[in-house]
Amino acid sequence: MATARTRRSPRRTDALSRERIVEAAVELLDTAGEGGLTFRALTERLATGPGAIYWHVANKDELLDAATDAVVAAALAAECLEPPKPTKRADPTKPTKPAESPDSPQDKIRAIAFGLFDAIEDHPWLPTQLALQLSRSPWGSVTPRIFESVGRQVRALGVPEGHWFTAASALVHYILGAAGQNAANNASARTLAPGVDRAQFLDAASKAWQELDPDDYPFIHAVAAQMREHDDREQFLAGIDVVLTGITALHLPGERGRT
Amino acid sequence: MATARTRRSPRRTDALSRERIVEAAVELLDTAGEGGLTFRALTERLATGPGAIYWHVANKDELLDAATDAVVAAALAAECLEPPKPTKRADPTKPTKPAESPDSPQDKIRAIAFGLFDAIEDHPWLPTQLALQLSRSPWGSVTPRIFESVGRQVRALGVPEGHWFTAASALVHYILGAAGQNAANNASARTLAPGVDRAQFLDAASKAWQELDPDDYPFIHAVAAQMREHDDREQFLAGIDVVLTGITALHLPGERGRT
DNA sequence: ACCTGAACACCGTTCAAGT
DNA sequence: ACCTGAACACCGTTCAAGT
Repeated sequence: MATARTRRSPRRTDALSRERIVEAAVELLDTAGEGGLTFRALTERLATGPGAIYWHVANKDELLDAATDAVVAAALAAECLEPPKPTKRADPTKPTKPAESPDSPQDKIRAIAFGLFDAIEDHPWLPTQLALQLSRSPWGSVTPRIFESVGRQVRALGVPEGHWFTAASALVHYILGAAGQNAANNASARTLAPGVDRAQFLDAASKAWQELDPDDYPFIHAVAAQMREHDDREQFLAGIDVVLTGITALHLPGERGRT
Repeated sequence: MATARTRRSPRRTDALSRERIVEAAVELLDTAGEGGLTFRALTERLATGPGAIYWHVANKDELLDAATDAVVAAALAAECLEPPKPTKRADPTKPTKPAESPDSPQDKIRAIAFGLFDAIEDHPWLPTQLALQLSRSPWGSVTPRIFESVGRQVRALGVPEGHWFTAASALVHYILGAAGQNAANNASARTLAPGVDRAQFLDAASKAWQELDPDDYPFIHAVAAQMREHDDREQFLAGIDVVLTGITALHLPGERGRT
C-alpha cells in the first residue's frame, strides 16, 4: 500500500554483511517468533531488497542455520567463563553430594547445560530450529559444538575412551530434550495468555492432565500434582544428575575416576 | 497447465473423513518428505478441493498434529504386544545384567523406546513434527501418550512417587533426543546420496569430523572413529541403560525396589 | 451436512539491470 | 563486487455457491 511509512532505520550508511543479516534475523525471531522471520520483514529492517540478502546468504535455511549457530556458540562461550548459577531457591533439605571440588567436570557439565537452558529461554525458537537443522544436516555446525563442550568434561570425568561416545550422547540428548520441553512450556505460557505467569500456566496444564481419563492415563493422573509444583531448573538439574550418576556407575572404573 | 493428467484415483466413491485425510497426509509425508505435504497434493490425492479438507480439519498445523499423533499412538500400541526385538548382532562379549526377569520393567522400557525408534525410522519427519507440536502445545496429545507409557514402567520399577516425574522425564527426553538424532542421520544418508548405505554415510560423516580443527575440537577428533563404527541400536540401548542405571542408583531405596 | 473451486494474501526466490 | 526491485511460482486459507 502507498502509506508513507515512518522509516524505521535511517538510510543505511554501513554496508550490509552476513553478520548484520544474521543479527537482524535473530532479533526478528526473538521479537516476532518463528513466523516473523520473513525476507520481506528482513528487507524492511535492513532497508534493502531481497537480492541484497541473497548475495550474502544462499537461502532461508542457511540463514536459519547461521542464526541457530550464532546463538548456540554464544551460549557455550558464555558458560565457559561464568560459574554455574545456583538454583534460585536454595533447598537446604537436599544436601548435594559433598565430595565434589568446586570446578569438577560435573559442575562444568551443569554449567554447559544451564548455558543452553538459558539461551533457549531467551530464544524460544531455538529447539525447533535445532531439530530442523538436525534433520537437514545432522552433523552440521551446532551438534559438534555442543558435543565437543560436553565431551571434554566426559573425558575429564575419567570415562574410559571406549565409552566416550555413549556417555556424551546420553548427556547431549537429555540436555537438548529437557531444555526443549521447557522452552515449549515457556513459549506456550506466553502465547496462551500473555499476562499469565508460569505458575498459573503450570496450574492449568496440571489441571488438563488431571482431566484425562484415569483409566487410560493412570500415571499422568498420579503425577499431575508433581508437575504443578515442579521448579524447572531444579528438575532439569535432577535429570542431569540421573544421567551423570548412570555414567559414573556404568563407565567409571573405580569410585573416583580422576587420575 | 492444461496437460490431461492420468487421474491417479478413480472418482472417489467413499466419503471423505478426518481419518482418511490424516492417513493420506502420513503417506505423503512418508513418500514426499516434509515439504511434500501440501494442500494441493492432498486434494489431488484425495480427488477433492481444499474446502473439503478444511471441513474436516481446522488448518495445516492441526493436520500435522493429527498425523504425528496417529503414528506415535500406533508405535506405542504395537510395542505393548510384541516382545522387544533383540539387537541384530548379538554380542556375547558383553553379558547383560543377568538378574532381570524376561518382562522386567527395564525390558518394557526398552521395548517402548525401540517402538518409537522404529517408528521414527519409518517416518523420518516425526522428530521435527514432534518438536513443532511441542512448541505449539507442550502438553498436547503426544507428550502425555509417551509419558504415560514410560511412566508406568518407572512406577513398576519401584521408584518412589516423589521421583516419578524426574525419572520419567529423564527417560523420555533421552529417548526422543536420541531417536531424533538417529532419524536425522538416516534421512541425511538417504538425501545426500540415495544409493549410498548407512556405513558409507557414517564413513563420510566421520571423515568430516576428523577434518575439524583438532585445536578447536579435540574431543570430536578423538571420537570420530567410534562414531564410524557405532551400531545405532546398540548405542541407543546403551544410552537407555545409562539413564536406567542412574534412576536405579539415585531413586531406588535398596538394591531391588520391587515390593 | 458436506463438498466445489475460483480467488486472495503472502511467501521464498530469481534475475535483468544498475552502481 | 555489491545492491535494487519488479516479477514468478507456489503456498495456506477463505468463501460464495452448489448438492
